[in-house]
Amino acid sequence: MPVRSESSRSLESAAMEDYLEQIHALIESKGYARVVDIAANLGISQASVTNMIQKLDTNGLVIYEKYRGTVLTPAGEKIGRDIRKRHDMLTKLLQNFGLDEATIYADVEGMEHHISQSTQRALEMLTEELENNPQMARRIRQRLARLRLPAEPPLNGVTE
Amino acid sequence: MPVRSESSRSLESAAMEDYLEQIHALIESKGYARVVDIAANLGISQASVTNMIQKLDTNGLVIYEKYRGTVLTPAGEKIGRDIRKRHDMLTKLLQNFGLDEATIYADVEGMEHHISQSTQRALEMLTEELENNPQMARRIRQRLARLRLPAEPPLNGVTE
DNA sequence: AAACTAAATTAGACGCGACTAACTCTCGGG
DNA sequence: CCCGAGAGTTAGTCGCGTCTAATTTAGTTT
Repeated sequence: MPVRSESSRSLESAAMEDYLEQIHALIESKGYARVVDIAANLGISQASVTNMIQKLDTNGLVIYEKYRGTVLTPAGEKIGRDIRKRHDMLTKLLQNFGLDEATIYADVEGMEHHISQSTQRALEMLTEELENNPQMARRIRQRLARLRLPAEPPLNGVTE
Repeated sequence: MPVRSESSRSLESAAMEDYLEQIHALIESKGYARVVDIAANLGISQASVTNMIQKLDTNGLVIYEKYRGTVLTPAGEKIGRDIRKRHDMLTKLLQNFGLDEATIYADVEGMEHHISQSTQRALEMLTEELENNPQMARRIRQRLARLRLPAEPPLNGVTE
């Protein structure tokens, strides 16, 4: 589907963004990003990682030297950092609602590639406002809890 | 990337969901879904539509008869309806922040395939609470507006 | 009823991002 | 110093979702 507007950083696919996010995280935590670690963290084969790294190099997002390490260019680093920021922002937002961590993680993973700058800023502020208004988040959590209870067994019987 | 949890209705790709959403919308508004209309609305070629419809038939989501129309099965209709619901929910949520319509549309289009049931419910309630609390949305809009103004020219000069 | 036109379909191709299998390189221990 | 294990790479394939070009069908129009 084409369309897009301001939302379009489009030259980078969701897959490329995932790699850059991961490489960025590894460099931050370990000081370097090895193929084997990227592969493990992303749950894919090493061959796929090498492939993509070569493509990222072609696109000027990393600097790649065969059998040597991989380094982010400023452009690549910006993308990695931005995606991480979106990731953290969405996670924080969703954590207000008492959802289970696996669900939050999966949804964030899916959504983080599809959020424009403007929407990101809006949701950041929403998250802040929500934190200044704990009773709103509380009410939502309660309403959600109530939503699931109807399926529970009526509390009167032998639980064994 | 694997993972997924409750978020996984995974047997249907994002593309398939887009088609089902579109077919559902066309059937609702016109009573039938023609290949040429689906193609136009999705911005892709008719050949691609025929292809995908055959695949959707194989997967039991539509009933396809060559050169005749296409009809949703109950399973397909459910998916189409659900996606539409997520679409509308996300749109409503984002409309609170004064973003421009094209941005909202693009972001929603991207996000709607990546939201679990639980997250959807949570965001629905958030949207409701936001509507009961217009001053919160107002404050966010104002803060966003303020965020952009710093780039404006200082209001003292010749505007021509 | 024949012809024309618009819709639908088929055939064949492509790019992306993943895979496996086979190889090549690097580097630390002996 | 060399050599083996583990890291990295290459080659070749696959499925998905798209495309264009060519073909077939259906539904007017006359």
